[in-house]
Amino acid sequence: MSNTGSSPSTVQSVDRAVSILEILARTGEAGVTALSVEIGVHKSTAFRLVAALELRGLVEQTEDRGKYRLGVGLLRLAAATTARLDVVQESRSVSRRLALGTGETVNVAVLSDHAALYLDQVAGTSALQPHSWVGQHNPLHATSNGKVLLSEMTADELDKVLAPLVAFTDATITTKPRLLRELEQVRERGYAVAVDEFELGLSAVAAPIRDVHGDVVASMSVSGPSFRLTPQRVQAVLPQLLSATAEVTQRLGGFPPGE
Amino acid sequence: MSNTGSSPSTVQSVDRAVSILEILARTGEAGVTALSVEIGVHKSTAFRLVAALELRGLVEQTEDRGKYRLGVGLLRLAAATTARLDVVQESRSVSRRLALGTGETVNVAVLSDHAALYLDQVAGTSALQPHSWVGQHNPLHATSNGKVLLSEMTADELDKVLAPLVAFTDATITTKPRLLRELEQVRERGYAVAVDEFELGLSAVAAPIRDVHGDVVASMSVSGPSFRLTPQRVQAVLPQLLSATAEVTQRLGGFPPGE
DNA sequence: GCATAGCGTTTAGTAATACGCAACAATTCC
DNA sequence: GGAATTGTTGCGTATTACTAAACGCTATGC
Repeated sequence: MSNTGSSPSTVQSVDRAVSILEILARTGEAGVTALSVEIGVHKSTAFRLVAALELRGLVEQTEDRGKYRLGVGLLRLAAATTARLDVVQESRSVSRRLALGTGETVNVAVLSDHAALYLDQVAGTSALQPHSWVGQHNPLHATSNGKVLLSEMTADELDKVLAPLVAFTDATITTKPRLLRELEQVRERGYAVAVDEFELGLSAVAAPIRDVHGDVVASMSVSGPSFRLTPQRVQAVLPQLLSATAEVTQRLGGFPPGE
Repeated sequence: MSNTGSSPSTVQSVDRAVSILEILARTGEAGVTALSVEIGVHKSTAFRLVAALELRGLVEQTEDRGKYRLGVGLLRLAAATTARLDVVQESRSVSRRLALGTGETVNVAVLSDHAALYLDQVAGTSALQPHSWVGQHNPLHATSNGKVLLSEMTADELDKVLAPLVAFTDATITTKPRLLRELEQVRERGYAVAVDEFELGLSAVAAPIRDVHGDVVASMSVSGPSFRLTPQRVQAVLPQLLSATAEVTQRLGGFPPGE
C-alpha cells in the first residue's frame, strides 16, 4: 500500500474510469489497448472499466468489436448541470469582488434583440453612483459590453443584429468599417473599451464570458466616470477584469484561460 | 462471491459512481447520507465515491461541509461528445444564423432510445431564455422534432420506436391513426409543427436533416412561446428553416433540396 | 494462403483494493 | 444543553478488482 500521500482518500477504479472518459473526450475514439497503456493498467482492466461505463451509457462502441467513444448518457447528465448554471448566479460573487477591488461599477450583459441587455450590476465604492442599468437595452455599437458581444460574430450575423449606428456623442462609432476595425481589435486583445461613446463622461472596459463551446455568451464590464477611469487606470483594472471573466467562464464549464 | 450472473463483468465502484451521478442529475442536490441509502452502501463508501468524483470535477459541493451536486467537468465531457458527432459539428454555425435570423431558439435532435435526443441548442435573441434542452429525451409524438424523426418510418419501424402516446396537454396526439395522418402530412409538406402539444404555450416547427442516402438522421427546429410563434409567424420562419436544414443536409453529403 | 500480429473479449486466481464499522467534528433541532 | 443530525476520517478485513494467460477474430504480412 504505497499511497504516496498525494490524495489520501480516493477510489482507484473510479479515478481510472474518469481518466478513460477524459481520454475519450480528448481523442474522440480509442481502443481498449490504447486506453490501457495510457492509464498504465492491464488490457483486461481497461476493458472492465469501459464495459462498466458502457452499461451505463457513458461510453459506446463504434461497432461490435470496435473502438470506444463517449456516449449520449453524458449528455443527459450534463443537461442537469446546465439547468442550474446561470450567468447571473455564477457571476454575482465574482462581480462583487471585482467591484470591491476596483472601486468601480461592474455590469454583466447578454445579447438580446439587437441590443446589450444588462442582467446584473454591482455598484462601485465611490461616492457618485450611477443609476442601475439592470434590465436596460443599450446599443451594441456604443458600449464596451456591446462590442464584446459583437466581437466574434460573422459578417452575416452582424448584419442581422446590428441596429443603425446612431450617434450618441461625438465619439460614437457610426460607420460600419470603423466598427469592423474596432471589433477586430477587440477580438485580438480580448477586451473592449468605450470612452464617451454612449454618454459623455462615461468610460468602460469589458471582456467576454464564454460557455463550454467557447462561444461568447455574456460580457462583464467595469465602468466609471471618464475623469477617473483614465486610459492608464483602464490598463490597471484590466488584469482584474480578465481574471474575473476567466473565473466565471470556468464556472460555466468553459475552458480554463489560455487555450 | 455470489454474483448471480445478472451482469457478469462490471466494476462495482464505477457502477456505483455512475449511480451517484444519475441521482444527482435527478435530484439536483444530495448529501452523502442520502446517496448512501439510495445505492445501498455505507456512508463512508458513498463519501469516498463522491470524493473521487469531486477530485476530477464531475461533482462539486455547495459549500464546505455541504451537499453535493454535478460539476462542470461533465459539461466538458458532454461538449466533447457532441463535438464528435458530425451532425452537431456541421449544423452549429447554421443553427446560430437561424437563431439570429428568427430571434427564436433553435434545436437539433436525433432519434435515441424511443425518444428525441436533443444534441444542440442555440438560444434566441429574446430576453426570456428557455432552459437548455440539450441532453434531454423528449417524446416523439408530442414534439415537432419527434414527428420529423418519425415521419419517414415504415409501420414496422414505428411500432418499434413508439412509446405509449402519453398526453402532456389537451393538444397532444394520443391515438395512432391521428398520429399516422399527421406523419403523412409531415412527409408531404417536408416539415412538422407542434403547438402546445408538449408544453402549454410552447410552439415549434421542425424540418429533417438527411444523410447521403436520403435518410432522416436528425431534425432541426425553431421554437418559442406560442403567443409569439403564431401560425403566420411559423409560415414566415419556414423558408429560413428549410434553407438551414438544406444546407446542413448538403454539408453532410446529402442531396440538395428537391431531388 | 498460411502464419503472424494485432485487436477486443473471456476466463481463472490472487492480493491489493475498497468496503463496513466505529469514532470524530460540526451543525441543527429540541 | 443534549440528542440527533450531518459530513469526515482511521482501521482491519474480505470482498473486489486487478494481473496474467488464453481465446476468437480480423487484417496484414510474406
